[in-house]
Amino acid sequence: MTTKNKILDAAEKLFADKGFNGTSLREITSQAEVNLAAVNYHFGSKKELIKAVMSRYMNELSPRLESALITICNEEKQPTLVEVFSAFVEPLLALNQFKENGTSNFLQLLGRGYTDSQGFLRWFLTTRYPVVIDSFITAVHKAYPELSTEEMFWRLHFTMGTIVFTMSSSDALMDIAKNDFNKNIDIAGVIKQVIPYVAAGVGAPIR
Amino acid sequence: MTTKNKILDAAEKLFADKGFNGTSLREITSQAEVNLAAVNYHFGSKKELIKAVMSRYMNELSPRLESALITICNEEKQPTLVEVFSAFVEPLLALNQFKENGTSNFLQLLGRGYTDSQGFLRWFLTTRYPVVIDSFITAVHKAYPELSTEEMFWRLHFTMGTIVFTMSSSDALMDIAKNDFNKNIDIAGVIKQVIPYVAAGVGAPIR
DNA sequence: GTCTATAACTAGATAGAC
DNA sequence: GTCTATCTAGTTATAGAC
Repeated sequence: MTTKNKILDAAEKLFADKGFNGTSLREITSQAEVNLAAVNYHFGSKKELIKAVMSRYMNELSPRLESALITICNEEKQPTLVEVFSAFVEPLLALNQFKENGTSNFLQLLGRGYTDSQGFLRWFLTTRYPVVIDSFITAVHKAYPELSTEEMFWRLHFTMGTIVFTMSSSDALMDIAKNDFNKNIDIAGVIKQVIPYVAAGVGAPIR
Repeated sequence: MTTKNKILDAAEKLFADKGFNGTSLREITSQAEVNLAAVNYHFGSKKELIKAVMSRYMNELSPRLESALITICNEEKQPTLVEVFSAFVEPLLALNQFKENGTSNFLQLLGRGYTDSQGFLRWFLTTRYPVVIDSFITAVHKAYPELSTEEMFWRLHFTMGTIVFTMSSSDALMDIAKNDFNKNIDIAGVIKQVIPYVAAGVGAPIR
């Protein structure tokens, strides 16, 4: 367990819980039980630490996700939208083997990245991992060819919002589900709930 | 134009753009061209200022929204989900007469309230304006009675996410729509795009 | 590589003159 | 009600000893 990894692990959890702006380097280093100066020694700045936390997950996720989406694009038969969105499930859940609570942490971080930090993380991710996005769009087009590029643009952004918002408040939602419905739902359960929703949304009839 | 209102107007725009955490009282008071101490004199604290900004909009919105939803609940015929969600359109757009860019600002603030501020704003809004939420749930239940309370809970949160995320990034989305599709879409246009999406999502078949 | 100490700065809040 | 000046506590980042 190197200092660098101790910092990454502590930062990841704190960022997911309280956002990037809401988490100080002091909290991170005291949680990680390392010296305050270690962050700047190993990463240079807080911004670079944020990128490092996200990259660790993206490098794990993106090959699996790309391959799942490209498989769908290359199949002969037309996929359903539910099948396209289901392609995300296995790669996302694989993050739990990579790291405890990996799926949940990653999706929460993604949500933070879209609302904190005035979009710098969004820019970082879309320019650094474009193949994931392109193959996803191709897969959706194959499932619903009548959808124009413009309609698809809107609906995919709506979908991103659904996912990202749900995940950044997933702890609260799971608590409520436990209290109100006496259901112990985990992150996999939330993902399974959201797929029919976004698939129906993207597949809504064109006005 | 009182000092209090100058502060509210400046705070509203800055909070919407950069989040509650990301905006300092110094930025607000210099934007409003009032003294730094004025915020604490008039509102007591930053937290109270945030509440005041949100309340100004909620007090304008909630009577119209309640009445539109209650009308749907009292009608004899079964409404469609598109009709239920369309009940939000007129009250939301009326915020533009109340204040320039009112609709857009309010929805962006709502988005911030769900991700910044560790949920204190969510608690504030749900406890302070429960009738809106109750009548909305009743209307959705009338449109889709087969949906269990639990399924509805999830799908309404997904919907909240769709709206809130879309609106907090609506400036960026409208820019992209203009560049890529040469369409000048405004906030009313975005709302009209999102309604079929969320209606289809909430109305998705039960697994 | 890791530590202490501290620089340089920003935050929200307040006391007290006017 | 409005101002200046200031307090206290927090932030990121760095210099320099070990």
